[in-house]
Amino acid sequence: MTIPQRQSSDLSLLRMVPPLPQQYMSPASLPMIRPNPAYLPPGCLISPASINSNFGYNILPAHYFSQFHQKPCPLFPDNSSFTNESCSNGQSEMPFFGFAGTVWDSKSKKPCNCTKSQCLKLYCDCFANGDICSNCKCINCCNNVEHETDRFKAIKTCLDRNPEAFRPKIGNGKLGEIKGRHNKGCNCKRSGCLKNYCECYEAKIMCSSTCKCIGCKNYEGSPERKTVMTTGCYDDDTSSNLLKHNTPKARCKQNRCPLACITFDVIEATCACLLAQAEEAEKEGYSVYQAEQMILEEFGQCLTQIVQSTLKSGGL
DNA sequence: GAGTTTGAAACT
DNA sequence: CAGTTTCAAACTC
Repeated sequence: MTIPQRQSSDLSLLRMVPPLPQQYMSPASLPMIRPNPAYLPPGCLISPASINSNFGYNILPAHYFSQFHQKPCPLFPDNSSFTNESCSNGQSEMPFFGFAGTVWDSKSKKPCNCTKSQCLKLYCDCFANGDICSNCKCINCCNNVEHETDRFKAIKTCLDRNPEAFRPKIGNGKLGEIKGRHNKGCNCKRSGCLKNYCECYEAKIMCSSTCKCIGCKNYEGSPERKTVMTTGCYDDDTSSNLLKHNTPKARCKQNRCPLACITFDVIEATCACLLAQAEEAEKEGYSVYQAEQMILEEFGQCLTQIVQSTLKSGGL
């Protein structure tokens, strides 16, 4: 498939968006570089990457800020430095993360029972969801207003380890994510992905090619899944488990699933072809109907090429 | 409600 | 980065 060169156009639907920055570090010798808030993922805000420095930023889920600040604070003070005055409401010694005593909506949250993590690790659902503990049964909890410093450090540690740590696990429409799909994929081995141990199953979605699970039964057309959906129970007969190698990827190949050959590159190339057709139609001044026809024909050709190239490579 | 199983997160 | 340990939720009895 040849990818046509994009021409300038005012077609706005298929505009490419710049990659989303996750963390910005600027060396002391360089001028401060501000992340452009316009490129942030939806619902995310920017914070300084270090408590005691002005250098670098982290992106945090907005709900952290909603907890920390009753009043919205400006992302960047005019002088580019993060001062207590600039953001806190006077209750915090932290430049950006002072709790504002937000009242927790206890109805929407399941209480945790953490005993050893102090609710400051991702083991804790409250912490992982960006919530403070309230009405929980946890022991030695530090995920609260009284321990805001520890909490901030814990958040930063998590973000240092994984900048995506507080992103929703299920794709929510971010560029490159697929809605209703676990972004990281599960790693289940014994549950058949049909128990709540499985993050995919718990989220009521099917496992995908990103999962590394073994013996997966959480896929479209799975008889076990149908049974679970109708009866609500899953009888795991491990002795007759003939699907030890039933991973989503392997199944994809066995079932000749189109996902096996439709990679992101293929999708990108297809979109480029369709876009070129749209631009051509626009340039020639064709009607909407004619443009649609051209695009559909192009799409058909793309599909044909995908199938042919996959057949050649033995993928199907 | 105590004990077991499970898989994600954290650690080495 | 793979293997191991820790952890808390899900599950079973």
